[in-house]
Amino acid sequence: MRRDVFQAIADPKRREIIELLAKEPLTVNAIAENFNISRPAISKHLKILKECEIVDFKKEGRERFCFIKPKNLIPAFMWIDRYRDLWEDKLDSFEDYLAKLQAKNPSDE
Amino acid sequence: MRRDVFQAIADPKRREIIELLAKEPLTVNAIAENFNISRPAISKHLKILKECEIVDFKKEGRERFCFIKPKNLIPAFMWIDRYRDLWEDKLDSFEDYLAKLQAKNPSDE
DNA sequence: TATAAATGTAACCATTAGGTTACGCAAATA
DNA sequence: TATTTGCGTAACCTAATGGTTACATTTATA
Repeated sequence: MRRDVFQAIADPKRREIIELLAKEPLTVNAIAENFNISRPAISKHLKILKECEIVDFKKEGRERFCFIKPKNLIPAFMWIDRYRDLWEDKLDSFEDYLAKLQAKNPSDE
Repeated sequence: MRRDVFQAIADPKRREIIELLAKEPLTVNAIAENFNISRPAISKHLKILKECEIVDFKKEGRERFCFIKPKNLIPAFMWIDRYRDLWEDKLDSFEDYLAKLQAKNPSDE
């Protein structure tokens, strides 16, 4: 199974988890509260994120705090960023496009 | 099945296809020559990329030219870009990190 | 010490992914 | 006109995804 950043961010729930952890470290249950899927399902997503080295854990008593390792998102950023020139070439107005996109879809989801 | 940019770039072969098409439009066979999987497999990837609206086609005779629609990579870029601040906060030297990363892994793969 | 809380894991299921080979069909060519 | 070329698609396979429920384990608490 592929275990890289692109795999990590392929699933919308995993992206949401990343967004949550970008704000602050959270326990597994605290993460699960934000979703309507079972806690074991969250555990599975966390396991994949761990294998992709996007999150890591720190055990405190019976709790397990999850935190993000943001630098490991960089390869994905770098890959996509190579196409920035391409967009800028092809779009009449990149800025306008972004503005419209954000206006239409503020949460990017 | 999910059909969004993140799904499109989740597979390494599809990323390679995007890289090829970023340089120039290519026929299906021309794309397939770059891989060691069967042509139908390439067709499947192209179908997914089409559904994700990352590539489109233009038929010319019996050939089918594939071209990239780079602006549709923007949502992925925007999502990832939000974590740029996070990296910059957490890394001692962002520039050094990138330099090391590229030195270690020049093709980003 | 008995119990509740926080969590991982196993077993299971349906669907999708990613590949294959075999075949069909339209367009170009001999 | 017969054949090759450039594809798409169908049928099939195996493995991975993403979810579930049931249970085990460790740690805190009553």
